Amino acid sequence: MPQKAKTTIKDVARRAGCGIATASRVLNNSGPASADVRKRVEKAASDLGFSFSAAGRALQSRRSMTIGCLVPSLANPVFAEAVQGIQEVLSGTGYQLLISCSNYDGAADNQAIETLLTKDVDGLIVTMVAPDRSAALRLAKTRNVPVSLMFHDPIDGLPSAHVDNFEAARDVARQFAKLGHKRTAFLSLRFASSDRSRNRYAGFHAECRALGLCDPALIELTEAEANAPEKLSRILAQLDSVTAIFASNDFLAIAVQKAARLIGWRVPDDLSVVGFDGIEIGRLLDVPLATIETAPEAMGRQAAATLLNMTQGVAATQMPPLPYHFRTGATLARPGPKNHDDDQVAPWPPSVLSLKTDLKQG
Amino acid sequence: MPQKAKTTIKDVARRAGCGIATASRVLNNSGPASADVRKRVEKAASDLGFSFSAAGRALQSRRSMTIGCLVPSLANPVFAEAVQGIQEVLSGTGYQLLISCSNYDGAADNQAIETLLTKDVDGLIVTMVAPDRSAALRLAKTRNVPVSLMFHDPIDGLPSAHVDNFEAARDVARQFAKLGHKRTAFLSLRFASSDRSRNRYAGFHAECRALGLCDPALIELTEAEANAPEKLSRILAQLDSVTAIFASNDFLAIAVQKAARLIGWRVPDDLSVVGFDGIEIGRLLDVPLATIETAPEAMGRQAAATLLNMTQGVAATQMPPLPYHFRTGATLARPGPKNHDDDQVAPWPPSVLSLKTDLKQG
DNA sequence: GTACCGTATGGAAACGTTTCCAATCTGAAC
DNA sequence: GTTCAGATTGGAAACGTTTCCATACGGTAC
Repeated sequence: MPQKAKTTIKDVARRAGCGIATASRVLNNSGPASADVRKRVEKAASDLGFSFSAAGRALQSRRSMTIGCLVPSLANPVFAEAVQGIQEVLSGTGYQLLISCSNYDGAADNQAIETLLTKDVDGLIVTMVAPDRSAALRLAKTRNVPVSLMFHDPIDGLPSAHVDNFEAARDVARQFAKLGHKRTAFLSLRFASSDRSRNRYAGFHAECRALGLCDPALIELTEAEANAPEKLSRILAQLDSVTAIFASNDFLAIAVQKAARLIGWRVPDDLSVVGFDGIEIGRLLDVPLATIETAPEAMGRQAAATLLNMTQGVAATQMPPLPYHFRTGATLARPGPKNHDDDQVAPWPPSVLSLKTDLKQG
Repeated sequence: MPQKAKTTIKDVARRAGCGIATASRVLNNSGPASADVRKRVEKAASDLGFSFSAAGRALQSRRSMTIGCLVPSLANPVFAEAVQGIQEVLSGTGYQLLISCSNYDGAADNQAIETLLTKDVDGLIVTMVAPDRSAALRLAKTRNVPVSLMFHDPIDGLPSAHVDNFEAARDVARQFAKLGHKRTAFLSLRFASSDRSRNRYAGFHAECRALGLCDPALIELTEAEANAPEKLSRILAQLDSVTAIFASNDFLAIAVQKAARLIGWRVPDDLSVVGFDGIEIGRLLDVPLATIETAPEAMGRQAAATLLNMTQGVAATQMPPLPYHFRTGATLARPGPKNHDDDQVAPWPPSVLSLKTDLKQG
């Protein structure tokens, strides 16, 4: 135990031979002080290796200088990058980032937000399962804690840094149509807990209809199916007449390719695949992935900037959706000869789940 | 401004008609209280929607219930997963995670740790450029803030959750040798700021020597080179006689494959490629990547568990290195015919940087 | 010399907890 | 009816800041 108790501003004041108030004023540059005492205080502080106690400050100022962030998972690079973007903006502002993951669990979401609120965060940046009916989010509002969303469509007066998933997905449908695809499918993980996926499907579905394509098959995969190429290929095999698949994220798109090849389908000749997100690695692949490129880091930056404004008392302002960009790639092409005779529309095999309703946002 | 000031325990006590001390005891279950008053306090608390102020508690208890974490970047999934692992262990313990990124910058590292210390964190989990000579880390020691490392070899009495990079890299050399490779290269990003890369190279180099292979060429890439396949292929082109490349991480390994194909080399026939880390996507690729599989999430879990022990006053204990596993893949094979006549060792082209010294740790 | 003003200064209150300790109360034992 | 142990209870101090306010001081203008 070589180290005594933490040195406080009281110690500094004593050593500098002045009052606590004066020491505080000097150290914070927050009031008058003679050059003489100023020097003494500064010396004392550095001699003692003084540094402020965050707890003392937080208590007195009623600000923790801490921002809470909730994302589904950091294992998903999209969210990891977004957090990175938040960091970028926060660094240098004096705010620190408190982070929490829910693993895509709606109950954990609310629990996590409550815990964050307990920690007296000065603001929240949130991506969660159901922000529109979150009790915890309402609690934040009650407590006057500003909230800024990421990835969601703006909801309930809460500003959100997002891309327009619906519109982006329509783009994909147009690309498929342009190349002559008729039969498509939408593959998703956790459809129920991701409004992003739902909006993408809704946009894709709407535009397929508008362009006269068949309604896309909606396939929701389990975690296990997505990660086991053999299982995935068994599912693909049932989609015999489909010539183009829109995967709700890039990982899935990559897995689909592998699964397709396992059952002897060539990509893109027998099956076109388009992903979503635009993760870096997609570009570096041997067969570059066609995808909707988004900028998660920019989303993080925007969410943080918006929140910072709110903490200053500025009213919440909703920025326009962030841009996305259709990046074409070698996984996308005209349907090959195998399917050319398939103009006649056959019913889906019964095992394929197909959602006809428009699921756009709620 | 519908909301008045935050409700405090004082309000609860008043409403319950008891003293503050009693209310505190009830709410914390930390002392005796009659069933009667207990009920009243609980009702008052719930009526008022009371929740403790973290600041008040932190000040009084001298514990912030907060753990600081510094990693180079969350954009690297290895670190993101490690943080995810930390979260897993921390969740439910009452500790929250304060996180910071340095972008692989040694100065930012120290700055970030100091900021974290300023926030009165109860412990630190750190991956940084130079933990062995970090002033900020020494400061943490002075302040009696426990520190646990991730990914580094244990240093200076600081426990670290890590894999043995040196040994793992020797495995790679053995695999290459077993298949008959003679000329190899080690590709790395940020060699100077990553002791992990240095240890991997050192182990690879040592084992190549021990097995009678040529000393591996050491190629340090810039960020730009690693992300632009054309640039990378220009570099590869200079490594004409090399038949096997060990990339210091999987992303690089994937980029190398693409670059190789750009100049007409087949993988693995003309060039074998092995990565490091074992990121999930490597398995799902069309051509599955050979790599050293590690468990970043387990590293995070171990680091967090160790730290938690330390905060309880238990002396720091160094766990054995975490296991790794050589995962073979379609990117690794015997050298093809093209290089079979290459038993005669020729000098490296002058443009290729080759490090002969053993760089193992420091 | 007095009245006055602006600048430095420090005492003390307040922020929301927890906890020590003394005071009160209960009922049982005498 | 007293006395005493044990169970409850609440006042107050302490944690480290910041900030309000009053005081003290130097000088300038009369």
